[in-house]
Order: sequence, then C-alpha cells, then structure tokens
Amino acid sequence: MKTQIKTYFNRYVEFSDAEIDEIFSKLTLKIFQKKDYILREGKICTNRYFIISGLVRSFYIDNKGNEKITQFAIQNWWVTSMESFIKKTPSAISIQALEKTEILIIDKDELEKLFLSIPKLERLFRIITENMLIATQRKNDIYLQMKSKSRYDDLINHFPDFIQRVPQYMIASYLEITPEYLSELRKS
Amino acid sequence: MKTQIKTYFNRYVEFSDAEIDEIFSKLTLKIFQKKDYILREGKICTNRYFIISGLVRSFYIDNKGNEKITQFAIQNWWVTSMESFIKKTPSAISIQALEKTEILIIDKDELEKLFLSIPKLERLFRIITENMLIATQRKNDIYLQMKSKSRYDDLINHFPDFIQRVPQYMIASYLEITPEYLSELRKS
DNA sequence: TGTAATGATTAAGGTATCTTAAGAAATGAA
DNA sequence: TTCATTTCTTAAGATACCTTAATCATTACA
Repeated sequence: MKTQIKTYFNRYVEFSDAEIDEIFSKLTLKIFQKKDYILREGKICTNRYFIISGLVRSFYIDNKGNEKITQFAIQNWWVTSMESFIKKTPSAISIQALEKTEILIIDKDELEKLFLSIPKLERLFRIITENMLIATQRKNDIYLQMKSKSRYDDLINHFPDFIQRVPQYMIASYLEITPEYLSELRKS
Repeated sequence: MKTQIKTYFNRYVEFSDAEIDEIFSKLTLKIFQKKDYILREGKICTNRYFIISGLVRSFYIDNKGNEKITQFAIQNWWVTSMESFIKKTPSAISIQALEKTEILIIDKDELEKLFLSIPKLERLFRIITENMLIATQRKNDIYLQMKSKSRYDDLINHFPDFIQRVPQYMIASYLEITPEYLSELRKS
C-alpha cells in the first residue's frame, strides 16, 4: 500500500523514501463496507481521501429529492468535497462506498503542515488539482455538447467496467438522465 | 497595476515587496483591442493570462460549427486553455477580447522557475486552481440541475453588468441555449 | 446621412427527454 | 427455496428546447 502511494506520487513529483515515510505517517487507513458513508452531506469535510481499492460515488440530493451523482472514483483517485474542504462550509455532497473500499485519509491541518515541511508535496497537489480541473472542464464540455446517447457510449468506451460494477440507475444519474430514458437508449 | 497585482496576490498569500518585484519583472503587459485574439484554437497555449481590465471570452467551435462560450472573464481573473497549457497539446478553445483589454502575461517556463525560487507562488497557484475547480464544479451542478430560465436568472443576479457588456447571443451561448430560445425566456 | 452588417424577436413545427405508473426481472435475506 | 426488496423495462402523454425562416431593431461605416 505504501508502494502504491509511492508509485502514484512519483508519477508527478520525485519524492525520497524519507519524504514518503513522513507523508505516509500522517495518513490513516480506513476500510469502508458497501453502502458506508465516507462523508455525509451537511458535515464540514476536513479530509482528502485517496482510494487504495474499491469504488465510491459522490452525490447530492436535488430540489426534487433525487440523488444526482457527480463523480465515481476508483483506486488511485482522490475524492473530497472540494468546496467544503476549502471554505470550511457544510458539504453539499455525500461520498459513499459502492463496494468494500480501502481509503487513505489525510487531514487538512496535517496536509498544510506537510506542505510547509515538504514543498514538493504542495507541488503534487497543485498538479493534481490542475488535472482535476481539466477533467471537470472536459466533462462539462462533453456533457453540454453531446446528446445522452453519445455520453453513454462515451462512458462505456472509457470505463467499460463501471457498467458491471454500478447499477444502471446510478449510471443514469451520472449521465444526468432518468433511468427510464437510459433504458430506452440502450435498446437502440 | 503593480498595486493591483499585489493586492490580488496578497488576498491569498503574503508576499514581500521584493518577491512581488521579482514576479512582476517576469510579467509582460499587453493590450488587446476589441475582437483581438489572445489565443487561437489549435495553438499550444504556453501562457497564463491575468486580466487587469476589460473583458474576454473563451469559446470553441462545436461539431455543428457553432461557437460555444465556456467562460467570460474580467479584471482579476486568470484565463488560459488549461488542458493545452498543462499537456502541451493544441488548444481546443480560443480566447478573445470583447472589449479593449489589458492583460499581464506569464510564460509557463518562467512560472515554473518562479515556483522554484518562490514556493509561496506555487501555493498561490494551488489555491487559485482549487478556486477555479470549485467554480467549475458549481457551474456544472447549477447547469445540470437548473432549467435554462433559472440559469439566466442566476446569471443576471450574479453578474448584472454582463448583460450590458455582452451581446444577447453570447449570453445564450454561455447558457447553452439558442438565442431564439433565450429571447423567448426573456419575455416571461 | 443612408446603407450594410449585426443583433434580437417572433412563430410554427419537430425532437429529446421527462413524468407517471405499472409490470418484469434480478438480487438478497431468512 | 421462497419472499421481499431492489433494479430494470415498457409505454403514453407532457414539456423544454431546437430548427428554420422571416421580420424587426440597432449599430457601424462609407
């Protein structure tokens, strides 16, 4: 698991073993079972979560009471409620495990201390955030541009295993369509 | 103008005058007239642009040949083609001045050198990127959740002056609807 | 000042997607 | 294995938004 972190970190910035050790000592491993909540709406999110294995979703409840999934995340992805984490406001989203999921947790204060002692870590997080921004922008563009059918095709091309691991109605929620309509689309 | 930069930078991280001077010496001021392109689609974007005054838009051409506006930006906002800047790939978007616009330009290589000599600057950019991510996520959520009418109302509440400074059809493009339909909405 | 170019509105008909409701299929618990 | 719960499908009617095309209003420029 330390290897997994190290490999992942060194993909972007080179860290020494000592630095990895220091960072690793601040991380807490926690195992969530299927349906467990990693973060609940309304709570202030003071952590970043790094997924070692498993699958989680982020979602919020819209004004009609429907769950809207904004993100799925698997191994080697970071999740958090960014707005809550940065602004210390109650989170609009919940994060929930869809399978048994191993997660490394880093606390905001610890992270900021580490940024001061290991500036390269701040660089890593700058880069990670840039990549998240690019991904978010791309999702935006794709979703605004494409019709639902193309979005679905796009999803099964890029993440074929999601279709296996996630119920249809969650896929529909992520694609921003109703399960009924997705069912319709799948026929054609 | 240096004051403007300093005030803006110090909003997030405290810099000494000497640091501001060093950063400022790497910035290039350029004035763009209305309709001038700051960045053209297809070019690799090697800069970040900080708007001192004026108004710009980012947009791309969709597969039907229509311009899709992804962002408006005014004073104290950063713009770039993030994907192109990070990955050194041809930019999918163009950036164009909608009014006479003063812009401070920073080159990618210079910026990375500055990150090494002034780690606090890297912190500033981490924070800026986090804020951009939050804004982008919020735009996503709002746009996926709200009907067009609410999006329009939301826009005129948050940025009433845009309506004055930007033609209707660009507002429509930003809201992801046709100008005809926006016209319809405005009646009610 | 007049004319061309640009931007905004209106209206008719079409399509994508939603809502509701019911039934079918799959999954999980006892 | 059976029953209850969860998930998926089908279909009819409703609505948001688009397309096209014509007209009207405004701005820019010769």
